[in-house]
Amino acid sequence: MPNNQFKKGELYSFVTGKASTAIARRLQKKFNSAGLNLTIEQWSVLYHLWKKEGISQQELCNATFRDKPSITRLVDNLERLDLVKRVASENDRRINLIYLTRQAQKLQEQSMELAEETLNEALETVPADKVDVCKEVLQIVYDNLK
Amino acid sequence: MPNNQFKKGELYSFVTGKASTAIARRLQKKFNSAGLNLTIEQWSVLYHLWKKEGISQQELCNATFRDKPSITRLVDNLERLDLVKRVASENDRRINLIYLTRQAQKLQEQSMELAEETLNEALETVPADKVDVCKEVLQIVYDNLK
DNA sequence: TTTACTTAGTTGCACAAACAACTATATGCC
DNA sequence: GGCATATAGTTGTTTGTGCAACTAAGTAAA
Repeated sequence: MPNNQFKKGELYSFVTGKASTAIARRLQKKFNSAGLNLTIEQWSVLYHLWKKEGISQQELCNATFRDKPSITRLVDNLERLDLVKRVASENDRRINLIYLTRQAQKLQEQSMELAEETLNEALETVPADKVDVCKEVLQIVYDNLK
Repeated sequence: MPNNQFKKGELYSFVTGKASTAIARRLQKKFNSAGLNLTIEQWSVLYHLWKKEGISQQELCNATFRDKPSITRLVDNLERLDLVKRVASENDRRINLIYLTRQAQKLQEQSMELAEETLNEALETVPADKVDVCKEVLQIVYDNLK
């Protein structure tokens, strides 16, 4: 009976991701208060583009763990907000390379600060070594299921 | 600098809840394969009703960490699937008490087994004491932000 | 080079979430 | 009793997700 230490109440939280839901909601509120007209999902796409832009939608799918239609629509909305641009690849005309606009570049610093602030609030009073264990477990869970 | 052990890449996973997304997706696939015509969100409502039925929609909001419109529509859909029934409270006519149908009672055992199975797959190779730490940290995060 | 297959992206549909605005009922205070 | 306020639930709108079906473009093999 491997790892069957889940009494009923605990099972629920794991499946529904109450903790990450709470984090995302708190961060969304911070975005709204700061006047950033940006959803968490849109931010998560920009997040990867800030690390490396000019990647394809398929690469964004892999990076953000979303399917292709989800990325199509997130890029649609980001394009409407004038935060990214689709540029057809010259080598392979099936591919859209996604680039940041200047406006999106300006959002990076502020939004990342709010994200770090949110995590600090979330992890207040949690000792660093326990945070490390938690990160490690969540990574394994992801690797086991992806 | 409290808990600022978040390098960029790790920040992302925490905010987006990649692990819990992976768990929910895996469980949804198991539901589908088993012919259970049920979303994870619907299951999460039934989950609380299996523990105690005849509670109000507001109590379901608190239990499932959702807002009132979300619960209204989940109950709408569960009612359409003939899994729950709204019964007006006699004491307070604003309140709907939610009861399970016989059909919903029959779903409990099978779906809970699939949920436990999913968690066992997720936590395969993770030592029990690390799982405990992880659960503890996620609970604190939730309490810090809710 | 024509046919089959694969890959990148889009569209349609059903379901869900968050917010604001709304209705109906209950409660508390004068 | 009558008015203000609070609570329970619903509805409308925008955004996002997952699946299936689709188009366009590239690849490989006969």
